[in-house]
Amino acid sequence: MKAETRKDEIIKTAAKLFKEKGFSAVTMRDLASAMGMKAASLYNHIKSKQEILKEIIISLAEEFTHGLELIQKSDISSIQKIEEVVKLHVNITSQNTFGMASLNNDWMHLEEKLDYYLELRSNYEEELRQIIADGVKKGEIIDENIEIMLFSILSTLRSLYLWIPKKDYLNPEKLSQELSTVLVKGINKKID
Amino acid sequence: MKAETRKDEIIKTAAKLFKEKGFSAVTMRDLASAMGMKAASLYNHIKSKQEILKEIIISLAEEFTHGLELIQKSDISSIQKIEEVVKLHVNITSQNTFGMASLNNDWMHLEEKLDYYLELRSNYEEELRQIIADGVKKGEIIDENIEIMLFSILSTLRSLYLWIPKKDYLNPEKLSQELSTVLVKGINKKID
DNA sequence: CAAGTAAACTAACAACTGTTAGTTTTTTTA
DNA sequence: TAAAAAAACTAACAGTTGTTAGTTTACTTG
Repeated sequence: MKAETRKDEIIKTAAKLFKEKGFSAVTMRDLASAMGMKAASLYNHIKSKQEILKEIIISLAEEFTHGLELIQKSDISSIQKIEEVVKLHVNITSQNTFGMASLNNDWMHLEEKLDYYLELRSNYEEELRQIIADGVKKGEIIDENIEIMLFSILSTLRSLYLWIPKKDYLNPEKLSQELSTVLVKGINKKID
Repeated sequence: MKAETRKDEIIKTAAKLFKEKGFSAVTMRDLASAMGMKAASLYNHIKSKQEILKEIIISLAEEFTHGLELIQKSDISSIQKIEEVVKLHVNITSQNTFGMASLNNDWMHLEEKLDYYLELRSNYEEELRQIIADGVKKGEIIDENIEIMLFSILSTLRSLYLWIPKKDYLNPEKLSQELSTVLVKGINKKID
């Protein structure tokens, strides 16, 4: 754990503002004001507004990519892999709900790093699709439309940043477990 | 069905641009250019940039509110009500994926109509919460955390605007049905 | 075809944008 | 405590923003 630099503080503050109004609507003067300084002073620590966005998004995207790689390799069932993916999202999102807002809504403003981000994202979706497809083949997962199952799970996980701040009385472990139950078993009461 | 006015065309074009870059990043000159005219000419048809956003979002929000009211009143089971809510989202979203992007991401820029929108949204969530709670009480729905079930369903439905354009080979009826299956029954294969 | 209306135009505004250059103040280090 | 480094400042820039005013062009209607 290295100490938090002034740059880190700026990025964290920026992420908070970006979540409230979106990247484009936050000015460098807004950010400076939230930091208690003048806009020009920000440039002693960061290169550009773009760079802030890049730092927020790319580090998160790589965290997801790395996390999924570990899950993919591990020797567990498909359902268990999905449960681990739920944990991955809950953990990363719990630690950085502000950054997750940018990841979800402001990625299109990345410019130079846009292609790299899109590659990470489509690889991520493809790996998760593969986990589901394997589960169907092995008979662990129902033989329904794979795209719909993928979409449903991923939509829920990607929206966590909106809900976790409102329900922070639930700790990450309990949230992961209950969310897995709902996603895997559905909501209907089985008659058995 | 009344004829489409020039104003309607502007709003539709704006919604498309807003989906790509977000409300704040789209300039009136961008919009004018997409309409094949000069920025000043837009003001023959609309009052302000704000008004465009308001027209996009409020009409959609009211459509959802009205739709849910009808479902709420109808004399069907809780699970059937949820299936109808799925249909409601699939239908509205299929007809206006661009507008749904603004509804989800740009509502915070509504200004004068912001409070009204927030009221519609919290009422909507509360009514859906009530449908789920009723289902639990009647034994149709599992006795899990209601907030998590609500969150999971609503997150999936609110993200439809991102997925429907990619999967438009699925017609709304089939999509609604398969999505209901996944949301209600989950993804795991029951051993029976 | 004349008159009225709808819809485009040009030109300009005041405010705001991200960013830079150069300078001063504060904090750390030797 | 002097020197060095970090972090703030003021002033200003060139470009962009939403919007208005006034004018011209195109279409519709009596």
